[in-house]
Amino acid sequence: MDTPFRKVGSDKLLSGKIEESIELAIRRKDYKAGEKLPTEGQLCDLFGVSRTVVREALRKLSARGLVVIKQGSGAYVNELSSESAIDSINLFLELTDDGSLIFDIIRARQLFEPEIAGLAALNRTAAELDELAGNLEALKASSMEDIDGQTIIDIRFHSLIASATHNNVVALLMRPIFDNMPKVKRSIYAKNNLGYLTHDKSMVLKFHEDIYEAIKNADPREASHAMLAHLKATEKNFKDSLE
Amino acid sequence: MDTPFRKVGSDKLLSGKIEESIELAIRRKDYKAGEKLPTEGQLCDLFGVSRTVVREALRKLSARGLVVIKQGSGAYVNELSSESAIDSINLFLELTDDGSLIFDIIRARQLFEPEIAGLAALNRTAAELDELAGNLEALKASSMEDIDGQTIIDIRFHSLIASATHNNVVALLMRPIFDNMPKVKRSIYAKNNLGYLTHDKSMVLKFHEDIYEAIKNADPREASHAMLAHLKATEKNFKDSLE
DNA sequence: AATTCATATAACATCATACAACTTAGGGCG
DNA sequence: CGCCCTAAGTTGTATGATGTTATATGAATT
Repeated sequence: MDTPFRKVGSDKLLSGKIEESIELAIRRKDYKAGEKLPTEGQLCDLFGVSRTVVREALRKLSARGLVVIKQGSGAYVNELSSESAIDSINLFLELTDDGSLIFDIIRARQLFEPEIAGLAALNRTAAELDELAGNLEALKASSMEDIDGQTIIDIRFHSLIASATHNNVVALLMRPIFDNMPKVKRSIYAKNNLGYLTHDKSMVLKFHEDIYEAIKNADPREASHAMLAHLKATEKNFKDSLE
Repeated sequence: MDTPFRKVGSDKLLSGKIEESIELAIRRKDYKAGEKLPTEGQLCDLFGVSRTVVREALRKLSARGLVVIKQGSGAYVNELSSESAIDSINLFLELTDDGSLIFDIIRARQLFEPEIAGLAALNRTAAELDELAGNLEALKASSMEDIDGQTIIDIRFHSLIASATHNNVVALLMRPIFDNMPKVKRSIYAKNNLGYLTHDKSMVLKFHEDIYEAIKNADPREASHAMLAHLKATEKNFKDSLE
């Protein structure tokens, strides 16, 4: 017989226990990024369980992005990319969207991005400034009809600024917001004609240039102001498109 | 040589394909939260694969928080909580922390929370105001030595304000920041004596009261200002603790 | 009649084995 | 030396058997 009282929260499933155990080893950096974990067979011996259990534990870890499993080779600690974490957030936002997501995104950007632009104006390096300049050129060169292409460039512009804060937390948390920009843009343009779009591209370009100039001049106040103006215009576009 | 172009997203592994297929069904809301998925056996027949494959697919989905598997009962679509998504973010932040995490958190709060407090001042309901008042009382009543308890109350205070923006995106994205507040606080208090703590509690209380008053008065400017003052003080505490 | 209890059935959990598909390393060959 | 090819190792899939847990059914009790 086993213990009469099972500690709460202690995963009773073997695969869960082993998942925890391996996760802990990774968190402790016993196995560092890129390193190979023991083979399935070795893990079976170590934990004294069947291959089924070990495989399911590894599968769970891979689903969470902690490890990658390569057939014929082995299981490796993942060079941690933020993708799986971001994906989780995006999935949650999508599944719990009660219709307010797009507007929440728009308002969240108004809250966060002006401050971000201000900090970026203070912290940006020369190299980051160059990247922003290149991004402006790319937007200029894009064709009017290529909305998706412009959106990608747009996202890149704002992501660059978030990165230029040199604050990993800020850059990471903005990702789900940026990832949803295509959805916002599609919503705005769904009911509008092409003539409107050409106007929009030049408008976006103008705002981006203003923001760029302020960041170039290391002027946080103006960067923040220009960013807010940009996002207010976006909100207006969105509201207009609702009618 | 493998094929030069593999259809993107087409997982070559069976368990991956089936995972995708079930995930898609959930995203399409073919199966809604709480509903029971087909049994392992049924899924085997539907997809024409072995139980091994089906089980591993379900394991991955459960690791990502999309389904919960109950022994003897079945697999159910998870009432989606944000927990697993937040956990992913927190794990990523922990594993990629190069030592700057705590400071990034402190600065990120300074960027975001003043604006959040301002919006909360505009959007808060009377009920939310009551909850904030109750939180202040709880902080007053807490014992000086119970740092962990105070931290929990502190987190609750700031979370309530984020929720009072009535912006789901904002509330969600702030969660990882709040979850890391204990780490920040421990770092600050690690080298300080008890006398300092008593002073700190009264200081935090004062700031919280200022913020509360501004939100109560529906004064976004003042709420934002009071919040920034609070967070600047936190930063000062942190910097002092480094010496 | 309602409740409790025991039992049967269904569903998931684990184990063991076998074979297929893939990777990698090492040896043979030109 | 470099290429190819084989062989061993590792993961992927399939299958069958058995253990554990949940649920429904119906009998027994009050």
